[in-house]
Amino acid sequence: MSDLLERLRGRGWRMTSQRRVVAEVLDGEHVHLTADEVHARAVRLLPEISRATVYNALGELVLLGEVAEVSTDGRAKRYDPNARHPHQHLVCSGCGLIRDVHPSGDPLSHLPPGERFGFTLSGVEVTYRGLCPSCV
Amino acid sequence: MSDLLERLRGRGWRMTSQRRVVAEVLDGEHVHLTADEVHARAVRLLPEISRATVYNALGELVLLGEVAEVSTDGRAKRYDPNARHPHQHLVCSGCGLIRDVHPSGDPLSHLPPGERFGFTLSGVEVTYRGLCPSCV
DNA sequence: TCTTGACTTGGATTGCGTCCATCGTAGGAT
DNA sequence: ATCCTACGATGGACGCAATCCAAGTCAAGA
Repeated sequence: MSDLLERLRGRGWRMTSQRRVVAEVLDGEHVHLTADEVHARAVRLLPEISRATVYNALGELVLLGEVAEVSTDGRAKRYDPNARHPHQHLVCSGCGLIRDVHPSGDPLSHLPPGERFGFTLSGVEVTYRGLCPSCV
Repeated sequence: MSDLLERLRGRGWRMTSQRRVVAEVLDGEHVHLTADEVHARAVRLLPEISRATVYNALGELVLLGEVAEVSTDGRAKRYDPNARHPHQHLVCSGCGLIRDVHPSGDPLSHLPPGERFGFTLSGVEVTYRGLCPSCV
């Protein structure tokens, strides 16, 4: 377990048993869970936790920058606990498998000044698509 | 008006009055409409057209490669009639404005071999985020 | 220990999209 | 020009993901 809980406490996040289990579910994981999957795992640790609470906690973790929202398939959003380490995603068009990847260079730098239209850039999301080895 | 209707006919797309108005709505536009917005505009040209038909036609245009699906906000998908010209998107975090942009170089080439995990890459989507001039 | 404002609950509600049985029609065949 | 029939359109029901809300509960500072 990392120091996610410590960081949250230190930032004044009011700690409840529900928020603790949501954070714990995400902390150990290196996968990309949907809100329902997070809820299912949280229920194992705290049977009475509600869906709404899981949504609330996830939304706050996103605002705090501890978790990233990933929507790669137009269906349920997924939650990526690796938000503190910048990365992009590689998604299998066959089975939906998601891998964290690290492109070379800074993706932001590839948008020429003439293509910025006066915007103040704050970030960039890159989704590579393809077929994983199992899907040929 | 471009030759979208001609291309569709040439590819054996059965032409109905409903499909024609959906194609016409998209053809003149350089914006990124939701399915509901496409339906609203189609209704002006053909009052009795149904939402299901608009969804069907949009789905087929996507499969034909004439229109691209864009989901930049986790809400309704948007339909981009500029699919035949490769491009990426720049999205304003304030007002949701979407602009087509053209990064330098091929985004696919920025994923090193060691980060491809045996995938056969087929494409990449890049979404730049920032604030447009109106949103400061 | 007390107090209070923040958090949780779960059922209702919304938003977006899909499904399906039935009706209508485009376009080839005659 | 007319007929056929397979493909498309219809719209209401349905499903999933997510949010809302009013009432109950509780963490943490005083």
